[in-house]
Amino acid sequence: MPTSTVENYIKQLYLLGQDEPGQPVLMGELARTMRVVPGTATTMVKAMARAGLVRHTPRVGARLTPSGERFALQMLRKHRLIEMFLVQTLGLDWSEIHEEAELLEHALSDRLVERLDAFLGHPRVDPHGDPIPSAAGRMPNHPALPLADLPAGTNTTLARITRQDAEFLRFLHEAGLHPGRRLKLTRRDPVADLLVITLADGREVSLGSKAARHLLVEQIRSGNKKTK
Amino acid sequence: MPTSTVENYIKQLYLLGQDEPGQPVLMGELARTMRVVPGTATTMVKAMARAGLVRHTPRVGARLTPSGERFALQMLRKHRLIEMFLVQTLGLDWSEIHEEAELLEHALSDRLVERLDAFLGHPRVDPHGDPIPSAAGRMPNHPALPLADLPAGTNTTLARITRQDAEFLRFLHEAGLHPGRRLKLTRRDPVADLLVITLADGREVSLGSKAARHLLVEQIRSGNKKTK
DNA sequence: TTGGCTATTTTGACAAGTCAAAATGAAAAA
DNA sequence: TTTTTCATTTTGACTTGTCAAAATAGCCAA
Repeated sequence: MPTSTVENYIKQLYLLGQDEPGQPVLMGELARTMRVVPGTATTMVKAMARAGLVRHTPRVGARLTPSGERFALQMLRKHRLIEMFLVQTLGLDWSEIHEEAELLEHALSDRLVERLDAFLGHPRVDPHGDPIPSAAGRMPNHPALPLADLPAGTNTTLARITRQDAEFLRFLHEAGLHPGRRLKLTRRDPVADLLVITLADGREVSLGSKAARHLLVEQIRSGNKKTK
Repeated sequence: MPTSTVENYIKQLYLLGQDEPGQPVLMGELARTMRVVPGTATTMVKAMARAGLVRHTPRVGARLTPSGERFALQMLRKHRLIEMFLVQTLGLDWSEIHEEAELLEHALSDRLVERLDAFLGHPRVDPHGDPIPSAAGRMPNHPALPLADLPAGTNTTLARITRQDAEFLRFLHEAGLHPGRRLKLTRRDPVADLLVITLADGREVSLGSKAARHLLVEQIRSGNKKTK
């Protein structure tokens, strides 16, 4: 069984691999997100390759093997169910649960995840809107679009936030932006690189497009066009 | 902050120290319960002494310092609240929760323990009947007597089980013996070293005195004597 | 007082993860 | 083609927790 350090590398490798599907993950990237020096990332990846969790092409990058991927999904399942528990059951603020879940996920046995899942009523997404992999190890696909790609005037529902850092989440929390929230993209200003959204209660929030890229909204309903 | 290995040593030192209050804990004992060779226990205790957690008298034994003791109580608080959660909330069998709690206790932040405590309704004892230290670090004292010390004919309530091993707990579970259970000590046979108890539903259970020493009962009510 | 027994401590070695700093390779620039 | 640059890999060292096995210290008995 992998140590909890290895578990973290696996998870990170999976997450980074999602950014550009098909592309190997660079050692530099991995080292940065794991907050270690590049040499350490190389060493760990080589060890993990020996254990059959990744395939490593020297000077190119690494990809999870199928067994590594199964493992990653199991970790993500634990992580996200724990986040759900922290928010729903213990009533923590959803912008400050990531670190706690990060610790707990390594201590949660397989038996306990399933109990927790049942207790929570088999949720499909976590408090950030991230999908929860199934016990069988499948990642559900809830199609969602970056807010940044929508035309001005669109009414939609915030579905998912794809950035976990506490600072960003605190900002969203204070702005009242959480998954499930109805909102309207009222204005886009390409020159100023600005998006303005309006909430149901009339509050306005302005965002740069880089930030807006991390807010995903539901695809289904389009704007308020009444034409066919 | 101590590593989780050190946390385990501290907790064990506290528990062993309770057995004979005042006496230093022997390295041999510590090594046995931590399942390491004696040399490892010595090494760890010396490191912990450097960190101010224990006082170590070479070739005699070790005692927790006040700060070590505070730490131990905090660990015990986490452990016991987690056990409570596993039984009460996730519905696990109380005879198989110890190992899970053993893992989780190191991953539960101070902030989360208090949330968990509130969620559980500030329980005073865990599922084994062990008292839960307060957030301030005080160990409540629920006086209880070993079943083994009672005279035959006593009616009483099972309050606490002071052995954590799964095998013993499974036996009790199957016999229907859990904290809160009313029972009567129907017979004592000193020659055969046997105690027989009868449950409210008529079930009978026989125990050796060594096992009965780990069953504590409430002190208050004495037998069925009607005399003054 | 001298052995001898037994628990404890020391010593040397090892695995996991990490860093600092030097070596290397591949691609871009000259 | 030769340099230069920059990411990656190697190397050597360090920390934590562990074991095996040798050294040591008390204490009890002869």
